[in-house]
Amino acid sequence: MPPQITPFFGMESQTLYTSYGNVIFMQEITGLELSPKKVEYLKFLFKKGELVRTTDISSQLGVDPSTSTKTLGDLAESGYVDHIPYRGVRLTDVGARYAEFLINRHNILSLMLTHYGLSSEDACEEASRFESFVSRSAVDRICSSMGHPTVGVCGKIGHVSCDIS
Amino acid sequence: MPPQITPFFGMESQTLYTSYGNVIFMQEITGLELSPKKVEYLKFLFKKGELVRTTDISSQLGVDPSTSTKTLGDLAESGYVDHIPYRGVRLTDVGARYAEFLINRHNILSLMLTHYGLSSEDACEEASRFESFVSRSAVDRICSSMGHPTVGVCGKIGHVSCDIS
DNA sequence: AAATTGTTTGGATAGATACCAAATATAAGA
DNA sequence: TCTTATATTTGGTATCTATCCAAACAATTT
Repeated sequence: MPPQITPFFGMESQTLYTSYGNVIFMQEITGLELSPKKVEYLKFLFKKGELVRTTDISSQLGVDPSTSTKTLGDLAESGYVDHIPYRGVRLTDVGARYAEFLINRHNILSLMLTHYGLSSEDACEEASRFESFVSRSAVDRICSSMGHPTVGVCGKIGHVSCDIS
Repeated sequence: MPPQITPFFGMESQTLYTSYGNVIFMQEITGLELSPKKVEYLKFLFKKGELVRTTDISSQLGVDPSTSTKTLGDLAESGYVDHIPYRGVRLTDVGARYAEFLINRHNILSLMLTHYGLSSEDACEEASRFESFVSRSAVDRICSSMGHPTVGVCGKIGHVSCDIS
């Protein structure tokens, strides 16, 4: 088994540090590191806060508990969550920070869509479908171009994760 | 082997008719019927026009020829292209119409992004990443909200495929 | 302690995408 | 035409994501 990769954030919130054994890598987060479903997991976990049970997640995301166990295992391996078997999962610091970005991204993109006549519901649904493929830099630019709105149609928008302020 | 599904367009271009044996289904096209890579294939084929060789496609899309042969097989099975073995592929009528929608979608989305300060190149790249997950109805609304622009940053925008005119 | 409920593991499947090596077809050169 | 070169396809395999089911296992409740 290779040394565990453990991502963590640096002072600048758009940078992610990763340790591999005793070597440290610094990398920009692109916003494209997680698959659509994993993005859903992280957003859900953040909204719940605290220790979340497998069944909570599986029922909320409409999948079998065994599916969520597996996915949570992946997220744990990547350092986004801590998994206490038979107890539940909790976001790590990195996971929570990353989830904040994910939620902001969702909120910014859905807000953007309402500017083109989509209803809040449609905008939200639409954004959920494609958001995982929108880069952080694009989101930053959209956000800044909209004047860093603090309220979206799907919730509040924070700006800790923004490049440009 | 089940009877071949053959999609074709009706008079209203946002509707797709599908025959299965002697039964005919009418279905709205959602814009979500093709995977990202298949969208690339169709857009490329449309831009080339005429019979396109497997190697053209594979070199352009940066994949092994065997990969493009397989993907083209899928597209042929779904009725978007005609494949003449060892000769090349050509879009069917349905494929060409669908590809027009795909190209419009790309152009509308990338144009939209430039309104938020993204460069043409970035907008194009960004749109390419997420466009497959944006529904036709959303594109229609964005298009109409932008006043049905005829020129985008990635090429001309037609409106045959638009719901609202 | 036994039964119920919640969780995990193992196995299997499916779709998307990809490559390689081998077989086959077409085209070009001699 | 025969041979060689090039293009294409086939078959096999792989990875990643996502899923489910059944069985094993842990925790909780009665």
